[in-house]
Amino acid sequence: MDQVELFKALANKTRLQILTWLKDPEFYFPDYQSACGIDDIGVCVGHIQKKSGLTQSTISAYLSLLHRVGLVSATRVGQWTYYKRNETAIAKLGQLISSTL
Amino acid sequence: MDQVELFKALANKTRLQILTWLKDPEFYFPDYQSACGIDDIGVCVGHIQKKSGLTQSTISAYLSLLHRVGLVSATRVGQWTYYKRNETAIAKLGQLISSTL
DNA sequence: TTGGTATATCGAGAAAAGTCGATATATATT
DNA sequence: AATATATATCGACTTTTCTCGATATACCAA
Repeated sequence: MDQVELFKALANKTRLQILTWLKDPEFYFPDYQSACGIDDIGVCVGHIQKKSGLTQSTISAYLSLLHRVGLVSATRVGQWTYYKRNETAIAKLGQLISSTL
Repeated sequence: MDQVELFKALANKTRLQILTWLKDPEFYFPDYQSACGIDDIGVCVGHIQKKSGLTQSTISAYLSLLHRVGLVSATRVGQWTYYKRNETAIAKLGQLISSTL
């Protein structure tokens, strides 16, 4: 876990919003539901993109970045990729900051 | 407290190091001591600059940034400015991340 | 296999951050 | 007042980040 890369990932308004939205998908994405019927698999790129107002390519890259640093997990199901918070990693980050910072 | 600005301030190797060094000045700056004789007032810009290897202007700006976002406090004594961790703010950040992130 | 939809990647331009040397300001000393 | 030291600010250049449109890839349906 590279602390600097983690903080860089968090140093962006949209990426922070995405992490907030993924905390409570049913609240933040009330109109959508997982196309594959599996619950708790996360939210697909398109829904996040529409809510963000940024372009598809930007959001795809942002999610890929959040995934690279381990803050979210990604699951491909058919043509959709579902992104979901990695609560373990996020909790560890909180501890990391509380203890080492 | 703007979260994004906070994370930006932390998204830099040197600034993270400075925060670490200020956690234990006697350990990280064994050769130096506060010129004004007051203990626990912090470490002056010059000492931090020498340890960092970067230029005076860069470190001055970094410390000013850390101060602006509230992570350190600054005390001017004569021609020196002493910077010191703001433990309250840092602890709050840990909580902020653990609770809202 | 052809076309449609979802996501990822590429290339580019604009904006921000990193970093420096030079200079300005503040303070202390003589 | 003149000089010396510590810190802050300025201007410039380089590198990184933000963001987009265009294109490529993956998958599905007919």
